Amino acid sequence: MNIYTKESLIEKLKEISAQGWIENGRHGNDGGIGNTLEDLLGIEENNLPIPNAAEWELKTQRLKTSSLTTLFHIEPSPRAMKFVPSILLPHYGWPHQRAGEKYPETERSFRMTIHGNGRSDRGFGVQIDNKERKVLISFDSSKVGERHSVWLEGVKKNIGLGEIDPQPYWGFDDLEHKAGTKLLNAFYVQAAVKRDKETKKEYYHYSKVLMLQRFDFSGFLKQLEAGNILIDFDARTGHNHGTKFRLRQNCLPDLYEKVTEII
DNA sequence: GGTACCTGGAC
DNA sequence: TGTCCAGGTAC
Repeated sequence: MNIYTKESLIEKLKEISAQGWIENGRHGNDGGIGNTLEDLLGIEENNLPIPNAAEWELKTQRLKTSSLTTLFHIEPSPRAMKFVPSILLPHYGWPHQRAGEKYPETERSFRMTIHGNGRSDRGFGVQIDNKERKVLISFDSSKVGERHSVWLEGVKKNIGLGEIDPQPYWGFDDLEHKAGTKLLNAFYVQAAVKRDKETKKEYYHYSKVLMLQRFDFSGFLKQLEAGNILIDFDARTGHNHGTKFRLRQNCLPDLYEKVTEII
């Protein structure tokens, strides 16, 4: 376990970048790009060993990715209801693509990425209630696309086609606390990726680093309202990966007051 | 051992 | 661009 000052961490990131291509140390894991960097730094997951470590976050992403940036995980309230495994997955889920193959016949999936600027084709959307200071999940069966008509019949049979009752939500204060503790300051590292055709091994070049300081919660709410921050459900029967708040590409620096280019 | 978090994808 | 999806750990 290495210990860094902020300055020595910056120097270490520059060294790692100068090393060029580095082999993925976590084969078969999509998170390998971030885990490999943590291994190079000699740090443990989500635990930057610098003064005020709790105030710093390390985020790693491929340079040419169309994927969203995960900000944090947080399950919806009321927490005691265990909404995802007890209601959304069984009543609004669907058979997993690999049910009866990789997973049991009964394996179900509830994985969807939704936002505040319209409905998904399963009729789900995000509502912002500024008066109650809540972010709510909503279902409108009239917005379900034709390709999901069989699924919609299942929902009707399971629980009915009205609004989810009660609606899952996150309080502004919960979100602000989560973002404020996890994302207050961040190193945002982007890496080029190549794959050896023979060995199938992946290599990373950590070639771009930004230092982001002072997360702005009002900006977070604005982006949520605009549909640039999305809510991502990620559950199958055997594993709920958790509910994520995610950001459209390259928008991360927009959520901070101060941005410094390190590399 | 289940739940809620973590690291992130391809098409 | 949204619809789907991966292997992990902390407690």
